[in-house]
Amino acid sequence: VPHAVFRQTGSKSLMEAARPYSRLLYWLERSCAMSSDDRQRIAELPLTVANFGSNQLIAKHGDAPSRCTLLLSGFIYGHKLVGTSRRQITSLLVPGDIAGLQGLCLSRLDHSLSALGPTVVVFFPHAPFAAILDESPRLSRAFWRETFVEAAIAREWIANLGRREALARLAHVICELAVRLRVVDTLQSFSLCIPWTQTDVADICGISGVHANRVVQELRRSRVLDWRSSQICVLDWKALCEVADFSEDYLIRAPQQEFANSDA
Amino acid sequence: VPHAVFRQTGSKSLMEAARPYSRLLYWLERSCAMSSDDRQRIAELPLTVANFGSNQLIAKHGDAPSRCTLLLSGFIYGHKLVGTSRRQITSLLVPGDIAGLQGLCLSRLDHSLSALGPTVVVFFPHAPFAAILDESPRLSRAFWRETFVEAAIAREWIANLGRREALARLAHVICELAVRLRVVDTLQSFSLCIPWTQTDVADICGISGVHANRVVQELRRSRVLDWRSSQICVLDWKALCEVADFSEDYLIRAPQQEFANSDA
DNA sequence: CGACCGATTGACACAGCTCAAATGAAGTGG
DNA sequence: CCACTTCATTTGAGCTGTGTCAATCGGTCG
Repeated sequence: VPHAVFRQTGSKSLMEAARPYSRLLYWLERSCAMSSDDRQRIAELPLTVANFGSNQLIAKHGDAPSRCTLLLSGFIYGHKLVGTSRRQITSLLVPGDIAGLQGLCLSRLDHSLSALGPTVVVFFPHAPFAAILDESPRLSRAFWRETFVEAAIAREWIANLGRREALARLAHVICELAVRLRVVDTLQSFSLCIPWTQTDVADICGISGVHANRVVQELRRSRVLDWRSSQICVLDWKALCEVADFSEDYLIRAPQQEFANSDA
Repeated sequence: VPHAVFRQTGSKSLMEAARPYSRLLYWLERSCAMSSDDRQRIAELPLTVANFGSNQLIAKHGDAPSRCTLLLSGFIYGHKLVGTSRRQITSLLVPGDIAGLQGLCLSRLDHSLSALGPTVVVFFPHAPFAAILDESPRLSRAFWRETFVEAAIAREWIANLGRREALARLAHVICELAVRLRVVDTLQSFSLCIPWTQTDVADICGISGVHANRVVQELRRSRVLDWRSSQICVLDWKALCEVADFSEDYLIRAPQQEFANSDA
């Protein structure tokens, strides 16, 4: 990954300031071939680092946010309220994911975003970012692709909620997270740390809190994984995938090649 | 293989040929302020009209399609197979919707697309279309926005499947379609025609076919609507929305204005 | 220590599933 | 014009996954 020029806009510590830029650039280098011009422009985006605590609201349904959010560490969940009080979690963001691109194209947010546990994010304002995208079809395409990946995940969630029973649903969510967090091991076992409660799990899987507990226990009992709330140790990846009916196809980001090397 | 394919170059068959272009242009005019340049380029896209019959496969999971699909009439449904044989419908397209934009950015399709009933579509190839988008930030943004609308719908489906019971789920799907098809009346009652079977309905709502039937009967019994398979007459829109816990917020396409008038 | 929150348990109710069979509508071929 | 097939709808019966309610337990923190 080539290096880039970092310019800091109104930030103090070098360490703190460099990290968000490099993360964003890393993301982009991975996603598309940037020109040095692109790199320069991105580096000039004014970034704002922010921390959020558990269940803190980051953006609310109905808002018209003026900035995008790059998740540096922790997790963000998207959620909607159904009826008067039933929460459904509609998406999970892992470090490196970007939220709020929607705001570039639509005026109002259709769902809320909150921090699952303590998180660190970087905000960057829509206006200059939109200008950059308008100048660079490559970058534009890279972010658009991100939207499609998110959509593919949403579709899998639909299938998960519609056609799998609770045990498989939860297993599937864990499989997905393991792959998205890149912690899947060639060995059968590995662990991941997700700061959620069983109530959160319930709202992801579309089940009740009580039943979430039963399902967690079933997964423990069958020795597929070890679960201590936020610390999850997958004991048998193969078996977990089996239970989940999981295939990682839908998470593959392979870009369409035909046009990748030919912009105007 | 489509029932009938006929390719048009320029202005061949008048009646038939004029329609797809005007539909695509109509869509675009509604979506963004096009330059006459944009308009000209779009008009030069080679279009292919095709017909599909009920449940005919249009694109398959794993394919790498090289063209986009504008739905002229009829309905298309996106679906995934869960386990060995359980189908879940993950999306519905109504006339005017575009499928396969995904292929501009990702190499492989994560879901399949089929015709719900008899449909007429227009295919247009990715390559020249991508070139047009790269030249026009406005157009690019308009289609990106479409992706976000689709994503918002997917999120609502997630909430629908996760947190509503069967009766409300089906009611919600009908409300959504009524709004997307723009057939909602200022009066309380109106009708819409959707060529689906109760099995299709079941696979949309994530329930069994038998239960779909019971739910349909319940909606009939409570005089909220009249259901004759494909002909659905909404007798009491207000009551239907009530049952469905429906709000059309998530379908609103209002574009972000700030950048709409300022490309490079 | 008390308050609170999350995890856990048990009892019971119910939504929705499966299996199986009957009915109805539409099309096909003799 | 009538058997025959096929497919969608409908119905009933019993079973199971999941929800609800309510209580308990265990940790954490002020």
